Amino acid sequence: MTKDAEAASPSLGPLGRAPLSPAVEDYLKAIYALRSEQGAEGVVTTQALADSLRVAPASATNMAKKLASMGLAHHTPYRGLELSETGEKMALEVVRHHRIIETFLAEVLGLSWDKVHDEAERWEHVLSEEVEQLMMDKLGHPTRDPHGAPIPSREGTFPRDEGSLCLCEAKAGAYFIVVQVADEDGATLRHLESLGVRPGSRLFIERNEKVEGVIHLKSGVGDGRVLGHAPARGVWVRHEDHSNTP
Amino acid sequence: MTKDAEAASPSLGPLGRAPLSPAVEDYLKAIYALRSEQGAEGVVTTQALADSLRVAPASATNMAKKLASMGLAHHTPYRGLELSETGEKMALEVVRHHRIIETFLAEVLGLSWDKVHDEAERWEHVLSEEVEQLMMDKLGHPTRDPHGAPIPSREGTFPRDEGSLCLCEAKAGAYFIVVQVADEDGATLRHLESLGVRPGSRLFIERNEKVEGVIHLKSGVGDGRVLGHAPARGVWVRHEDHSNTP
DNA sequence: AATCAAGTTTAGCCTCAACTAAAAATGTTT
DNA sequence: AAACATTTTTAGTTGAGGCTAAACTTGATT
Ligand SMILES: [Mn+2]
Ligand SMILES: [Mn+2]
Ligand SMILES: [Mn+2]
Ligand SMILES: [Mn+2]
Repeated sequence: MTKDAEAASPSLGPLGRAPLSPAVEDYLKAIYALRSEQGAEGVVTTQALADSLRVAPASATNMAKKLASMGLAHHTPYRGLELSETGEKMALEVVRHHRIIETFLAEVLGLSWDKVHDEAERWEHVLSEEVEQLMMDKLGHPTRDPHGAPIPSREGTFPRDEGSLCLCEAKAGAYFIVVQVADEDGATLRHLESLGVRPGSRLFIERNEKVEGVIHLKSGVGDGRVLGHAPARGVWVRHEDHSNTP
Repeated sequence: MTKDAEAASPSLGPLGRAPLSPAVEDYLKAIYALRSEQGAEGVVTTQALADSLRVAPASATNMAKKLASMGLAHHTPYRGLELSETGEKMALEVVRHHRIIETFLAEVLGLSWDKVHDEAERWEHVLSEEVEQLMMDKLGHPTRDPHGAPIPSREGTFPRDEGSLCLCEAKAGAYFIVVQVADEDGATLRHLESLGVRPGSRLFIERNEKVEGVIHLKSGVGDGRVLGHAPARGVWVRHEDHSNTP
């Protein structure tokens, strides 16, 4: 006889797990993103979660307990929380959805890169696995979204950007290639675009003094331009001659 | 001085109206559909609504009062409810979303016509007006969805199918063109497809006796086939020589 | 060791959209 | 006119996911 866990509830997903609510999915994604930002070290505090999701700290604590009870995260009271193995798997599934949708909106529908994030933020919760697959086929299985973020495989693996650093820390007098750009703020994206800063762009850093809070750079577009450290914090670059230049 | 109702809340939609919840949108759509089914006459009962949405009657009554309080419907207790002018406008907007999404899923992504409905049922609540427009552009502004249902214009107008009748009432010995097929039940759609019954199909009715509960018909596909009255109830046809045959 | 600020959790409340069970209205049949 | 079955509404509950205000931990500072 076979395990018939599938027959237990009529509303189980295609893989036997109950579908997660949009709120749960957003929390998982946020935990995953915050841990990544911190360089994969340590746990995520409820405070950081609350800030990230623009929610009261108490709400984050509530959800932390819920995630723990669902086996999606480990919660040490007053310390923080960390995704469980299945929690990370689910988080990556949401991230995958999000990035495939962003790419699809940009490539197939021509939606500008500063608008795809907000739309994907909602679509990610309603996309079936089958349509996800169809989107991927249509797109030719890209590995990065319009902001340069890697699209996790269905198994949850994706290339780490090893040698990348924040644009704010790029030393002057050298060329850098833009790897990835933070996608949450549309206004910043529109500004970066006007400066010619997008994934793949080649930048020459003319000047970058921390005290000035400003980076002087040259891209293909126009002549020298100036960018504040705040928006630069969302831009990751790598040294031009790190490996692949064909 | 001008009405500054817009400044009242930060979370108003692009047109000054607050966004409707998925539940409200589904109720509006159901009311609209039920009234259409009845031939545009009379009001919709809470019972019919409850059946249609698979919800307890009390839930439908609750929502009826809510819709009335929002000015989207008129509710006469113990009698039924009817969409207001703005309610109908909003209902048509949801229907437009739904049918554009269905068409997009079928045409652009190649999702089969028996699966597009369920997916669209969820997407319709998260689609922005801008992306709706981009989908329409990509599709070349079709007027019907994959099941033959007309796509309302942004203004809420669409062609009425005047001379159409239910396949169950098609008289034997004549040719009919399939106009539209009910899209809710995937299994029925798959069966109809195997019979060659889809919008635009030309059918010859060989025999149709009510007592038998069965229709004998011929389509382009295979030779004579038989269809029960139950699935036939979801198929609308028109006489072949009613106007346009090029 | 005691105090204090910052961060976290608890307690209690709210809205939405569902539910069940009981009460009320309606329309039909005697 | 009265009784009855059906439909609809009311009343009270539930669960998810927010909120505020108060209480509690924690780690740093006196
Ligand atoms: Mn989201
Ligand atoms: Mn992105
Ligand atoms: Mn829906
Ligand atoms: Mn349809």
